[in-house]
Amino acid sequence: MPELPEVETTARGIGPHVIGRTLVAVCVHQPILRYPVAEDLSQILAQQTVVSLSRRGKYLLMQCERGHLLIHLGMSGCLRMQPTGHRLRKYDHLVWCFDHGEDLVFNDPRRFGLVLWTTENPFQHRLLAHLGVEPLTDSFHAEMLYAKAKTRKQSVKQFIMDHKVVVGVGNIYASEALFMAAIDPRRSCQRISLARYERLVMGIKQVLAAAIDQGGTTLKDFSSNHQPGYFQQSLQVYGRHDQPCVHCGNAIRQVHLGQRNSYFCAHCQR
DNA sequence: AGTGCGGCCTGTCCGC
DNA sequence: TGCGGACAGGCCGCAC
Repeated sequence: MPELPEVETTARGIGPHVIGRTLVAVCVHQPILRYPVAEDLSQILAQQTVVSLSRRGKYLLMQCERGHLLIHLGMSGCLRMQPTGHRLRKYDHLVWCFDHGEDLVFNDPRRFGLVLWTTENPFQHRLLAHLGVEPLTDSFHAEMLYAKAKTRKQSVKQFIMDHKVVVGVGNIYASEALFMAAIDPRRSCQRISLARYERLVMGIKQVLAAAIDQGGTTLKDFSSNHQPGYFQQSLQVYGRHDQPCVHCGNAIRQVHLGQRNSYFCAHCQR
C-alpha cells in the first residue's frame, strides 16, 4: 500500500511528465472514490497548465493555474503515465489527457483514494490543515516528539502513527522504525526518554529515506504499475511473525495495537 | 480534548 | 474445484 515513500516516488516520477503541460481532457470513469469526484472536473481542468507537483503527508498536490488538485492514493491507488489512447486497465478511474500525447491515469481497486479540486490554499484545506510535521524535515526532532508525548496516553506506535503528530508514518514503517530504535511498540509514549526519542526520530528518517531511495530505483519507469511491496525484501520485522529476528534470532512477535498488526522482537525492543 | 471504533472497498487467503 | 467468510489497510468522522 502506498506509504509516504511511494507517494514521494510517485511525485518525482510523474512530475517531469506533467509540469508545464496543458490538460486537454479529463475522463472520469468511476466518480465514487472516498469522496465523489467533482462532476464538472473535466470542464474545470480543461486548458489549465500544471504549475507544480508536490507532496504533503501522503497527499499529492497538483498545482494548476486556477487551483489545486488534491490526490490521495489510499490503500491501493497508483498513478502512471501512458501514451494517449493507450488501452485502460480495470480500476482506471480517472484519466488526464495532456497536450503532448501522454495520459496520467489514476488506478485504485479499493477506491480508498481521493481526487479533489480546490481553489483555496491547499494547506488550509480541511484534509490538510491539521496535519503534523513532515518526517524528513528538520522540524521533526526528538524534542518535539518528547513534548507532545507528555500529554498522551497511547502506545508509542499509535503515537507516531497519529497524523496530527507527524505525517506519513504508516503501519509498516512504524514497526520498522521502532525495531531500528529498539523500542517496544507497546510502551507508553509518556514513558520514553528524550534519548530514545532521538533514536526513534533517526529510525523513522532512515527507514523512510531508504524506502524512497529504493523506490527511486525500482519505480523509475512510470509507464508501468507499482510492483506491489517492492520494499518488502528490506523489511526487518513487518510481516515476519514467528520468523527469527535478524539481530538475535528470537521469534518475531505479532500483537494488535489500536486495531493494527504490529511486529517486534521482544528481546531487542524494550 | 484525547481516544476508540465503525465504515468505506476489494483482492487474497483459508476452510469447507 | 468452487464458494463464502474473514481479514487487511489509511484515515475520516462520529461517539464517548
